[in-house]
Amino acid sequence: MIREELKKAIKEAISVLGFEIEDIHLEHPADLSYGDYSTNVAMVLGKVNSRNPKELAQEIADKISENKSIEKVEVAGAGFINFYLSQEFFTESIKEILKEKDKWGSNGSLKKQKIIVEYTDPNPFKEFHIGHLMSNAVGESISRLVEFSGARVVRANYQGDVGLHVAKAIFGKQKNPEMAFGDAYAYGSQNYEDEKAQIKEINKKVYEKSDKNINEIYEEGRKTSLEYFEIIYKKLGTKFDEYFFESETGPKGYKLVEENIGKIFEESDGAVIFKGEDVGLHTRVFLNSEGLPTYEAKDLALAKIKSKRFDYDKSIVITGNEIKEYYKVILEVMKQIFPELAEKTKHVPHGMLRLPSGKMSSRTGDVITGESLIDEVQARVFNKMNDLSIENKAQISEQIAIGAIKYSILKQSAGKDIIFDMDKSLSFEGDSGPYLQYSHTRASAVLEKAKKGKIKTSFKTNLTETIELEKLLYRFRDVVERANMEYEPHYVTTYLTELASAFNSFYAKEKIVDDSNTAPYKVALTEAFKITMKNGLWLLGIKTPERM
RNA sequence: GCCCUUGUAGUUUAACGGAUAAAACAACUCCCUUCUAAGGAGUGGCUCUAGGUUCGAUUCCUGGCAGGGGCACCA
Repeated sequence: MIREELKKAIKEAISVLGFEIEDIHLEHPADLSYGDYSTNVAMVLGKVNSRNPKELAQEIADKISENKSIEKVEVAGAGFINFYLSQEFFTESIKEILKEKDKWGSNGSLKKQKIIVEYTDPNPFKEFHIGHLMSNAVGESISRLVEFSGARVVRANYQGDVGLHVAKAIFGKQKNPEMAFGDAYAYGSQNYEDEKAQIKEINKKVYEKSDKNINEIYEEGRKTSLEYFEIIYKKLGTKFDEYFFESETGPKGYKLVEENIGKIFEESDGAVIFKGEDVGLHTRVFLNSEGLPTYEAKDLALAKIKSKRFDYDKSIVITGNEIKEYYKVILEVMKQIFPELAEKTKHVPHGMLRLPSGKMSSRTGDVITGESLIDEVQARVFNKMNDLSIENKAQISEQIAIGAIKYSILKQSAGKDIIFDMDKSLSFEGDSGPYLQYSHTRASAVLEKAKKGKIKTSFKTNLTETIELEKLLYRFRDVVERANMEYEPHYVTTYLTELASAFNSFYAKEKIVDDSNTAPYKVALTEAFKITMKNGLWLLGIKTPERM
């Protein structure tokens, strides 16, 4: 790999000069005119050894011999050493991309590891809202990044099929049998203060399964919700391997807490709590005063159940960041009860999807459901497609709609909130999912034409200069690795947008398929672009239609 | 009140302590007889504030201001 090669060369040059450095920082300069890779080692070394960084940089650069991959090494700015890669290197990369195809960009950094990723986590009886869409987009992409890095992934979905929200929904349904469960939940929530006793009674009966009427409503609601969720997962392109339910984690959690009363938990006001304040965290209730396990107890049990079933090397849990402080408490308790699991657990919080009017709340019924958003966007896409004679319009418009939505979620760093505005947040132009999909279909059309014209690909360039597209393609591997390590899909999004822009410039400037002698190489470039874009979009969970 | 988090063009966002802070949208100009104009080329415009650390700070630290989240029986 070129990155390692360069690091090695730098290290050698430094050691010839009698210096040593632990970590060699190597980056892609923001501006291509500064070369393909750049290092700041001379500035770091210059400081420690009180040497002029520019002079030192020059000395190091002189010791690095040029080879077939490195065209030239230059010193610039305050003491940067910039590496310019050779045309031969770029051409070799194109060749490699065409050879690796679907595997291009993957790496083995997580080889042989088993990793369980939990995400989406909607609750039966409640709406699947756009917040779940966000969790799904982030979680699916992280799953794919991890998978592309060689791990075996278990996609998990954890759902609250018992608990107070269920009782609220059942209460609402009892009062208003004609209501849908989402509305019944909102009704129950709004009347919770006045009907507390009754709703709590229902909650208890759900746990005990002691009331026939309640059981019936419960079973119907659970089934309806879960079936409905499956339709959405299918649209979104997620296939879960495992489902966990609170009805399962509840009893187990209860036991876990009970066993540790006096050791980790203590009783207080009739409830069983963990005193987080002692370690700078919030104090939280694990068993409420009615003796029922709260979400905290259930989450604790969930970790145990997951590990029993899968014996994972790592467990990634993706949730909204409103749960951040809460999860620190869970991790602290885990550390005390099963330290080895706490060690393997990684919480990845993502930002909240908020409306310009404020926070969305399913308690008040002020939500945009995932389905209505997808439908709305799809309708707009469909409209735009009107004059084109394309088959499978329904299917393609869905793929584009999902692409637009996922892109708008994955384009920024995962922790940040999105203020969601239908008109502003979802664009089909510029910086958008459809932009990437569109550039991919363009490449497809070109390749189709090349095939008809019987133009063979060639790795001999006749272009007069190295173009931006060539300089960007090989970087995909670096990007994937970084996105995977930091659990940040947005690196992929940003990169793909840059790549698509380079391809579109190329496309506008050059006629790719003609009978000139440059055509075969340009076709190879186009194919390399198509492969990279396709693999990259796959990592984002975005489909790539051949026509649009 | 305490804890966490965010503050970058008019707007939505990038920038792994480095170079002239980068894109998109919006505004204004151009470009379809061409492989898909959901495209391309161009113009103007930005680091909340006061200090500190550093050769170098949008990035790290401290204070202020402004948003958001969390803080005992919801999930």
